[in-house]
Amino acid sequence: MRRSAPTLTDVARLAGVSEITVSRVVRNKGSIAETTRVRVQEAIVKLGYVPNRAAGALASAGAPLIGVLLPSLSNIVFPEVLRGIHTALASTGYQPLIGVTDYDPVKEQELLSSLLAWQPAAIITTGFEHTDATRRMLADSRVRVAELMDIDAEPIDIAVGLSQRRAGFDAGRHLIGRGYRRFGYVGHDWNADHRARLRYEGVRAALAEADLGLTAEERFDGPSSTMAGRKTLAALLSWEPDLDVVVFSNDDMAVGGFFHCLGANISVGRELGLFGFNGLDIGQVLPLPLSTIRSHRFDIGRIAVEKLLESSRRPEEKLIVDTGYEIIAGATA
Amino acid sequence: MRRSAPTLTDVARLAGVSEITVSRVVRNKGSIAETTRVRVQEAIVKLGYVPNRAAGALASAGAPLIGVLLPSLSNIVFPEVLRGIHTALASTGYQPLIGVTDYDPVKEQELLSSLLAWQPAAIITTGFEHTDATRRMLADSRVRVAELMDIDAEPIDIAVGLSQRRAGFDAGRHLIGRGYRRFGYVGHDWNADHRARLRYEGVRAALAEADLGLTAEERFDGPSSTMAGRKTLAALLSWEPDLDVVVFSNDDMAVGGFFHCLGANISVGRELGLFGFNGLDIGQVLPLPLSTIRSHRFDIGRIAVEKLLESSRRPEEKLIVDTGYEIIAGATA
DNA sequence: AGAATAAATGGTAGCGCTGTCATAAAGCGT
DNA sequence: ACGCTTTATGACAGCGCTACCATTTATTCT
Repeated sequence: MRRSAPTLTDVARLAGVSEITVSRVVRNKGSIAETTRVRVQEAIVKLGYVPNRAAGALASAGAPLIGVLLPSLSNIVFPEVLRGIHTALASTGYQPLIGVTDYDPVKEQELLSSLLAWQPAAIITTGFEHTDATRRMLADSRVRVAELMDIDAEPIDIAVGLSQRRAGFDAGRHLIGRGYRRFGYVGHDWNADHRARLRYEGVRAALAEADLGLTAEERFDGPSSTMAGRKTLAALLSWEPDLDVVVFSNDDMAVGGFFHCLGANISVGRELGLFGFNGLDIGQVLPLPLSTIRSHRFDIGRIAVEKLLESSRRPEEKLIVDTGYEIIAGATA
Repeated sequence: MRRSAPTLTDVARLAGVSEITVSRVVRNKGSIAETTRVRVQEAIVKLGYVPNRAAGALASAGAPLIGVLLPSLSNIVFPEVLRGIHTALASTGYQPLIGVTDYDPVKEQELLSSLLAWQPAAIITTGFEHTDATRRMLADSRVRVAELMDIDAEPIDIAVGLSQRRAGFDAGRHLIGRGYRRFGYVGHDWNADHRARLRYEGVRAALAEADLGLTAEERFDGPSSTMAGRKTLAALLSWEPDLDVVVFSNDDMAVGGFFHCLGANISVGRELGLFGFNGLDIGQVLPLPLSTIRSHRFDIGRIAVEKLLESSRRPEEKLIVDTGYEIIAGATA
């Protein structure tokens, strides 16, 4: 039971070299003779030395951390983005420092401020909706910044995602092409989820282009969930039973709609089409695979990290990476 | 565009006090006259001062961080635990530093070592399966440690969760009580998911007690998923169609099984019982709510944090918090 | 060979903050 | 009014590391 953890100095003494040499070996930086490296590494193992990152961060004015701000962990989409981030980070020595904003820009701002206090190498956040103070902090600090999921606005530094609006538009077109005319929409609280709103607007635009409109729509006042989708579709159909197809704000909602139809004996696909968004596994395992749009959440996280770490300084040009999407024809619409 | 971020010294100068006074105001520690506090706070706002946590961590030999090691983010259970952790942490000034182990004790060990390099206040990890080196590191460092999900072994410091084995046992008893006799089991790779194995053993113990056994069982070679559940149940039934009830390793798998039955026109609940584990939302939104066991994932995360932060030093007594579970009768078994 | 370059190592000065100890001022009971 | 406690503030060292420069020795080139 030693009195305190060994430091660089201890290792240096044991290996008979200077502290800075040990530091170089640990960080694998600068040129070191092979024999020295081995000797130092042995000393490190012998002492069980673990570098103190706080000291390193202080001395070098920067920590091997990536701040990650996610709106929610309840929506499976964001854990998947996080998984992509993690995967890309795994081999780099950087670690993610997570904050959850609950879709609240003010919370985002507070979390950002406490993330920046660590002097991270980069910040990953979601969407383009930030407070002025958030924008200012991000501008003042020189960290790299990635804004994920949407690409329909000018990013601060990097944007990685897909055009939410265009995805909605293409969904609308696709369904019109399949012969649907009487459209319903089932959504959730879009003050929180701005991207769901963009997709909605895309759908409407496609309908307008074909001289159509939404026959009926209903929005659940709360976050999206399977239960919300189920209940809200039931409500929508109760006052407007005569619909061809219902577009949902996402797959969770659509799967709930599917369950409603099962219970209410509505033949999905023949009587009523259902269309989601995201391409979640759960939708594709239903007895009828859900018609939806696949977004590449995992890749969004992964690519964001890769791009961020390419350079430690913001390039002149803002970068927008379109990860695209595909319509999954499925069997429900 | 100032040359560098303002420091304590800048704030102190502007407010006309010493650095330590500013530090005290920032940390809300020690006694400060109200007028001074206000003056300092004004200076902080004026300069947009953000404390440098690396410096703080170095000076005080400890960071306001909680290291969190999760086996996976793909399994919705762990994002929910993380949500609980986050919720409890929200008001405390601590932040979670996340690592994902992919159910690999060696990866856990590596991640632990890089988490400890930050001198976090506590470490949260999962289960009791650790490498010797992991145990040693945890023992040598004096951080608080919580091991989540299971409570059937001696924890290093704190364990929060439920008896996985007992949950399996009770599930078995419950089903026997409902009159089932010909049991099937559908599982996934339990080298990775040790807890699924414990539940399985619990079920077998209950069956043995009633002089019963598993009529058939099949394990999917990979992580649990809805698709795996669907396929594996199909496989199981193809060579042993004559079962009363199938116990699944968890709800994901069971929901997949439910979908198989829908497609194969098997009347769930009458012809064949299905039983899961976890009590996920998705199971409860099915046309027939899934019979399963509710685990309190969110609470496990939340309580772990609350207990960890009660004291910064490990108490004499190891603490085991049983968050319990409830059988959800449901309609599928 | 001599000059120029590269490789290998070290000395030193902080990075920005907090712990520790010291001190001054204010309240307080008798 | 006197000692005694409480409240409010400051001086200063140092946490463990890395950036920056300097130095020494080996290598290469003309």
